[in-house]
Amino acid sequence: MGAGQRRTLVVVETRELRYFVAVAEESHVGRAAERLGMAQPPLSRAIAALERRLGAALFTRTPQGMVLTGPGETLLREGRVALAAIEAAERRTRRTAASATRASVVLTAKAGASSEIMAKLLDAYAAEPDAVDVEVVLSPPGHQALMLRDGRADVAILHRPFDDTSGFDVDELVVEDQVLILPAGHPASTRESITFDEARTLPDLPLPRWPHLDGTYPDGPGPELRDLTQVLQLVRLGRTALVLPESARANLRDGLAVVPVLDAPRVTTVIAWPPHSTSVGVAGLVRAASRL
Amino acid sequence: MGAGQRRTLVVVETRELRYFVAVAEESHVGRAAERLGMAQPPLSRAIAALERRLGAALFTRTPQGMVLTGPGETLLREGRVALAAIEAAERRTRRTAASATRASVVLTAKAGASSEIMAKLLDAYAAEPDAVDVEVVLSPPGHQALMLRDGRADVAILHRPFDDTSGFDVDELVVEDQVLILPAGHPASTRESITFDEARTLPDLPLPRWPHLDGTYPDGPGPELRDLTQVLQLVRLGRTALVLPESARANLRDGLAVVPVLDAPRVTTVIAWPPHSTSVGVAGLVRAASRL
DNA sequence: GGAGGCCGATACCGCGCAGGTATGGGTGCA
DNA sequence: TGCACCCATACCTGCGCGGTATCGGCCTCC
Repeated sequence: MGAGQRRTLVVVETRELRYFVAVAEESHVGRAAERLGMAQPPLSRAIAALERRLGAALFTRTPQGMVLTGPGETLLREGRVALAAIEAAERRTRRTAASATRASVVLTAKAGASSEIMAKLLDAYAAEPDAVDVEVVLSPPGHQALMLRDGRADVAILHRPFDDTSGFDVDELVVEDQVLILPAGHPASTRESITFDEARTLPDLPLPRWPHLDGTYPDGPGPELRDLTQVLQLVRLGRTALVLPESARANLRDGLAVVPVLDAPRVTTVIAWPPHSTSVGVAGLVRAASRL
Repeated sequence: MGAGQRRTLVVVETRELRYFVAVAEESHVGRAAERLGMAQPPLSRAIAALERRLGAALFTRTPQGMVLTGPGETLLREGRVALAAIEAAERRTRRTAASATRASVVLTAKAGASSEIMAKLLDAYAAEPDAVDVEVVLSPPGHQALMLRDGRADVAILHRPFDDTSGFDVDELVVEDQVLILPAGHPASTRESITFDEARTLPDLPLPRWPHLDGTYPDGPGPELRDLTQVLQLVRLGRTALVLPESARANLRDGLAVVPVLDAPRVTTVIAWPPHSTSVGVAGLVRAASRL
């Protein structure tokens, strides 16, 4: 008896997990099979086998397709985490192998945000004697945490409460209030402060729509938010208004007014990294960040 | 183009990961094969295939066996996390299926510690109107976090800095100083306080040895710590001394003296649970804990 | 009410690959 | 130098994954 007598048997292969997630996301075996580049029958069988092995019905079959059961919901949520973990393991292994030649670290941040912080951080870190190359990857809002989870990035600049930092080690960098940015001449632009509800219901100034994680946009009146400077231009034109962390003030030009939003959640900018990271680059960046 | 065009291909199957971990832990293909219940050649081939697919040498072959390379270390660390995640996904799926009949929640804690807290917590939770059954699993020191990671438990009572809480959501319950517990008549028993170094080097009072995670014990002079009351008996007999959180005072009987240890790390008792848990039982326990 | 369309499930088949046995090649040690 | 102990290679076999063809249930729409 060494150290491995207990064995509740990990029987699920990653291939099966991928199949399951695909079917769950499509709610449709045929479409899922197409997405996976395979035929429908083997996929049906694989799902059935998985259900048999887990001893749980993962889907209820309806004439319209497959709908998740309770256990299915659980497996979808946990299975995505597990798949991301495997993906991360692969990627980090490959990167460790590659970095044998030249160490480097991948930092991800939201495009066009926190540029102040980023510049200071990168400068501070670059000044360290044993600094490695930092590859900065700007990605669409909300994708930073995902990239950290699946190993595409080693460190990330995240913003609570918008980003989900659970499962990461974090250091807080800045805490900010949020402000409403609106056209200079607007009636509300002279107010001392405003509530979020008021800001959201300003006549003729619908807030822009932020994209979902998959790149689609919710329905609504406001413009689709793609590029921050473009949207600021729209604000100047009196077409929309914007709620942003107050550090955004630094980048504003004329034609815009700023009003503090009293009840908006405070935004905390954090630097986040996967627990147990052994990268010297990550450690150095975090150290540099904590000295900012 | 829906939401799944990028695909850096998750190619590693859990079977391969299990194989790799086994070989890495044994540093020996033959022994690993035995442990896995298979022959040596297929295992050799599987490892080679994995290395080829990852494009990285995971081991260097020596006449004495297999030793991990840098990328191998990475894959071992990350792979263990990934395997635990898959195991957790399976177990929680099975449990969700089972709990369709009667909801329950598994709470794990260190045997014989925090009993005060535990009792209060369970009482407080049981008093709630929609409380579900709580299955309490006492496990050896250090195993609580593992059980939480691989899904054997839904909530855990952990102790920082001893337990690794990274990756979990936590609520702090108590912060305590630590005290030295020694025989009543001992010369040091009348001191106002003591340092950890002094406590560790008391003549004729070697501190007990705590088991590793695999159940083995480090070499050294002190007794092997198995059962707390047994060790306390040894303390009474003047054979050992013990550093414990001060809440342990409540359980002490005669024949023992207590001296505060000045520079020992403060112990924080926390309740921890996996992020994104959807269990109503977990939510209830956490709520109850925060009201203690 | 029956025909057709759209589901997923089943039947059947072939091939690839995981896993087995036997053996080779390299290294350290008596 | 021979042996013991590693891991790798060669070769074979059987299982299971994935393919095509088809079935059975349900809804829709003439």
